[in-house]
Amino acid sequence: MSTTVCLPEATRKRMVQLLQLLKAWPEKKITSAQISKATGWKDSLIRHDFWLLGKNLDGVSNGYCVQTLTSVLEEKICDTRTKNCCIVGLGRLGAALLDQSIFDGSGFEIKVGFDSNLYRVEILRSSFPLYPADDMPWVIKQEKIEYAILSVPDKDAQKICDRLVKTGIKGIVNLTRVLIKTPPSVKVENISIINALNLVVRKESFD
Amino acid sequence: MSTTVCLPEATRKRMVQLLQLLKAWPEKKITSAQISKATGWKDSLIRHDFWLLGKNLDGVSNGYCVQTLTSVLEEKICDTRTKNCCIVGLGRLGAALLDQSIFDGSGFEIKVGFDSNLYRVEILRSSFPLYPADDMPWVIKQEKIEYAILSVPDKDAQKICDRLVKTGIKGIVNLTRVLIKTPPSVKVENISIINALNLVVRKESFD
DNA sequence: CCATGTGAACGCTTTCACAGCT
DNA sequence: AGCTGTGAAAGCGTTCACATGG
Repeated sequence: MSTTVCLPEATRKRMVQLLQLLKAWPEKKITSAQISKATGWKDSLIRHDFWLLGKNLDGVSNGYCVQTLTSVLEEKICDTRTKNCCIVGLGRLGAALLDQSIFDGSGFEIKVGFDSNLYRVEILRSSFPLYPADDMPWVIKQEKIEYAILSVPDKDAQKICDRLVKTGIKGIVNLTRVLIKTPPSVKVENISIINALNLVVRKESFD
Repeated sequence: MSTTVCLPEATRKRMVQLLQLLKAWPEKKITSAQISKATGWKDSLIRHDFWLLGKNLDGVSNGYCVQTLTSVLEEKICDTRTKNCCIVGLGRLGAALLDQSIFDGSGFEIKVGFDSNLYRVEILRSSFPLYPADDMPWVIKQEKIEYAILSVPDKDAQKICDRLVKTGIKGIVNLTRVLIKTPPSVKVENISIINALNLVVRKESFD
């Protein structure tokens, strides 16, 4: 092993999840077999992932040291700085996210919320300032916001997304039902509940 | 082509998304190039996916008929019956989902909510009945609930998940941060916002 | 000419098998 | 023996190239 320029996407996704598992792991050491049991991933896959990390984890015959593993993962896959976020669209779902405790310990901090509906902006109680959507450009710059959570009505998703992209945001978590398009420089994760429901439906299961 | 027993998972995921796109498509016909533009998937991939569907879509040189395509997809990938769901965990996030309009037109219907906190069960306003978590077994049976949306606190996720599995539920959409384990017969989709945020973070982007 | 249908080629992911260390 | 580290092999998913039909 030596100079992996960049981790494969599949591995990255697993390592992000694994970090959550490690944070809650009660013991000092963990083996690939234990991780396998907890996640469902094959133990060989986990070892292979670790190998791709490049770093020597010196886990031989003892399992891995949770401490070491955590810090290697953080270094390799996360940006450990606190990352500023905003919530765009304060309908029922968006408003429910106006609660820093959801994000505690995650490395993400919600700084502000936006909504095009001025009434909502004024009426909603929140521990962060709320602004009209038109203020996005300057607020996002001033507050150094890097990521956005998009929870506007489906029909506005692409339009608002385009405006977000213009502000120079780095990534968007899309909670709407529609697929949004961004330039390659802005990464998107779509997490629509409806979509997820459709994916757990198993065609086989007819009565 | 002939007897594909079952669609590859990757194709299935795309087809579920595509169905959303088709529902909002303004014209009678659609080409693979148009789908590509709207979704970002390669046009050849889309044609290949359709080929895997087995059915003859006779789109040659004209693009596909949205109508036909939709019904083939529905037949192949969805269960078109209305599917009953419940929300388990009525904290800020779960409570925000107590709103059928979020699910309108999706084929899913929220029937009931559950929470272990009796106070919440009594105090929350909702268009569906709310029950204490202990009532899950009989309510889920009686209401013929097939799928659950899990939005309990992270620390209770696995415990409540196990209880859900026991009721005979078919699939779970997991909104908590932790990975939950189920027997292979119960499908899970994890859609954690924190996880999604971590995935849009691009390590490259250091100042 | 246009857009699809098709299968081969390519590349990424996972699994396997086993050497090596404790 | 137990568990990791490593590379080869197998398995999937995506892209390509092009024949085919309107």
